[in-house]
Amino acid sequence: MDTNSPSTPALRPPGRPIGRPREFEIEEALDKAIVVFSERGYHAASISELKEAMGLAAGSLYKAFKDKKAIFLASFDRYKQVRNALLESEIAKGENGRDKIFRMLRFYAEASEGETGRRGCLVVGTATELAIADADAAERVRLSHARSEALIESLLREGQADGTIAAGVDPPQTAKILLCIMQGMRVMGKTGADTGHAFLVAETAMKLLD
Amino acid sequence: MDTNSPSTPALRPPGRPIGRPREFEIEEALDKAIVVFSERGYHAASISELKEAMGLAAGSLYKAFKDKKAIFLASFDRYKQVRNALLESEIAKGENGRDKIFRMLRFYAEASEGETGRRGCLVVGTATELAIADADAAERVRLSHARSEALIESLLREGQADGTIAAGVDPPQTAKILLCIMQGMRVMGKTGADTGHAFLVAETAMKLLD
DNA sequence: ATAATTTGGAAATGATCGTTCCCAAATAGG
DNA sequence: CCTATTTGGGAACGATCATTTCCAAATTAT
Repeated sequence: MDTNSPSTPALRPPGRPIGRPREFEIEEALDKAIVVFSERGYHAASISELKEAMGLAAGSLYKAFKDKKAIFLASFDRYKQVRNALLESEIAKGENGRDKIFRMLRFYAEASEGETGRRGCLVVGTATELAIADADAAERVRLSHARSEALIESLLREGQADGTIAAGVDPPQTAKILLCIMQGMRVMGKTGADTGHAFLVAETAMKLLD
Repeated sequence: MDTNSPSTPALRPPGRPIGRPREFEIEEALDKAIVVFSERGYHAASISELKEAMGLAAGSLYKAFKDKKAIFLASFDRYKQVRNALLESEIAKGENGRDKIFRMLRFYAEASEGETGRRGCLVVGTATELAIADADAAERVRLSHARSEALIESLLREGQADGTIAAGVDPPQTAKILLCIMQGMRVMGKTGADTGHAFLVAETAMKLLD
């Protein structure tokens, strides 16, 4: 006997919200916005450009997001989520601490080459363009850097524990310079002259683990 | 006997140009513009802001410079000139190749700390904000990077020649990563949390010379 | 069915942007 | 002294910006 008959349909899922349903996926739209913000930066990315890239009218945009800054912050958060997921799955393939560090460096090197390199990193772009003027943006950049630094540090300790990284290496200090190198690769990638440049940097950086 | 008497005054200095003389020093005005462009970036720096910072009216600005982009490029060139002069005089104090490399790293570390760190580097800002959209800006960034890389490489060779840098160090490869570190320091400096951070990075980087 | 609510889409809005124009002031040449 | 030229300064201009408004369409709830 089915007690939840048509008499109590209000307790079904959270149910579909009332009103006309949204005709686009927010995350798909944000993925398009990420490209625009990465290539053009925050200020040069106009609502017109975002509209066209995201395939939305102004009305729809402003019903989904409070204002331009909200679109940007949502794009930033989505960017971090996607990139972090990719990075973590790459690191997970590593066999030991040293290998994991190398995979992380290679991950950034690959992103710094070719078209994605020219497109740029949203974190680096936000740091340089918005950190000084917008507290919310600055806080997101700080959090991103802090988490990366903590991740690197833990991988360094893992490497020291499994014997693949020299005991003399100072994890906090080395984590700082490795993060610095990854950010630097993204800057160099914006005008990336020669291909393979970033991979050479990644390999050379491994010297810091000896 | 003075043949260039008042009869041929046209051969005196290049002489003062005709018309009302300019009442401000272009280089002083550019120094103010550099601060605005560094802090705000190209697009967020409005002509109104530049006018106020440079102490000029719109008319005067546009008589001295073709357009906003020309103000920016002149600021960039001035920035490079001033910073390069400071860097070279710092490097000149070095006693050997290794010491010169360390002084260069310290020079970037100092610029990455505190208020100048938060203000940011005009080269890094130009790379991230303009390189993809403006060929002139991109070319200047590429030239700046190429010259820095060449300078570092020559210092590395100097250090190998005087015995302060290990012979096993690969100058081109190590120059690339050191430049990468310097650019990265400037990115980290934008949200610079803890002071001294950049100096620790500079010291750790010296490990790459062993 | 009807009301309530939310979205899609395009037109309208006010602000600000970069740039030009205009006139008075300052200089050089004749 | 007069003309030509250049700058200083501010008003004026058209374009574009981010945002709002308005109406038809789509959905849920009653």
